[in-house]
Amino acid sequence: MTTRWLTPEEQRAWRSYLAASWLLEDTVDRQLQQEAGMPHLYYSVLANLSDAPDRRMRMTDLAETLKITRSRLTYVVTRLEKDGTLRREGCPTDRRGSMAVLTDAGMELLERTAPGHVETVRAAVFDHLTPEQVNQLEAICTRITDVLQGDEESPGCDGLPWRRRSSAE
Amino acid sequence: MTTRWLTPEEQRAWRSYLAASWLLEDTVDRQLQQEAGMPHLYYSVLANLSDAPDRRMRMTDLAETLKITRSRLTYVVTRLEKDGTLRREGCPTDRRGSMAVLTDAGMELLERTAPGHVETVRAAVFDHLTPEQVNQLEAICTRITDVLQGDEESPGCDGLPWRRRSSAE
DNA sequence: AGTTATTGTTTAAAAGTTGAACCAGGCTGA
DNA sequence: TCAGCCTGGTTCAACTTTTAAACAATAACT
Repeated sequence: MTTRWLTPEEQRAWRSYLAASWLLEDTVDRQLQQEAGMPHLYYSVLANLSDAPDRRMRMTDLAETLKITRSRLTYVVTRLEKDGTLRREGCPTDRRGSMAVLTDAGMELLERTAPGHVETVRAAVFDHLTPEQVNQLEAICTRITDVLQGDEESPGCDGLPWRRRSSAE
Repeated sequence: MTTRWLTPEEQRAWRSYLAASWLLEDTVDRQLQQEAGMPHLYYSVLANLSDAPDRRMRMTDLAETLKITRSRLTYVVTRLEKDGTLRREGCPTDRRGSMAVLTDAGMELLERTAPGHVETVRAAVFDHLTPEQVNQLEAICTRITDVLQGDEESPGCDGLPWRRRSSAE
């Protein structure tokens, strides 16, 4: 079968997307590094904890929502623990498990830096989009996320074989 | 001034965006690593060269379009040169400069791997979006890119002070 | 000529990433 | 119950990437 190349519109969209996403990630990373002393991923760990019930999460769940390996998460959490923004606690119901718990210091850091972070995101993105565009963006990104997570079971689809193999294979 | 938090719509959009962009970058990286033996950034260097007139570009221009530091680009190009996919040539008009030139091997690699890459992008993104959504995506991302690049000179704007200082300061 | 700015590389240190190995605790079934 | 397998999480060592500062060469301006 011959390759189905991207149409000119698709090409433009893809290029725009790449430029925007790299630039944006860079901007956010830089701002958080500046004001919170940590890159985006680390901040996201704390942010996720602050949303979770009781401000705590199982390592595996955290890794899953952040879409990173457990190994990588261990590395990140170790540093955050050293920083004092979170601590580990054993899991009461499963003695193998451990939970990452946001400390008061971590919560304070979030409260202190969230405004700047939000302001960055606003200045970079939302202040320049119409309400319709905000909704469009959400619809598009949700679709992509669903596809990549395999919440997609259309039988005709070949699947994305290069996705991280979960355990089989 | 009190913080202008994100509206619920904006929050949803932002979260969707983050999930999609991380997942997508991961997917593309993994696929290219698999089939082209290099991560996305490296591939982009080659792709940019292949589009450029005479398949060559100044290092600084390349760094600029890829939005990375020259230092980082040097590292990347050194590896690609070792791989044989590109070579360096001195710049005729500016004896300080050097140009990255795509080799035949590099071109072959692109031709060999482009179909798989396109297929990945299609399967992850474009096969699931309507033509309107494709245009919406482009409009949104172009807007963001323009803003972050400062093609934006509205005088009332505070600017984004954490952008990489180009040379002043 | 004498600054000053750019271009691109080098270097050393720090940071991040990976995958395999590993331990401990759960789970299942004879 | 206990052997065998699965899971959660960490450790380790190798490797890759990233950063920032310093540098050499050349351009450009005054």
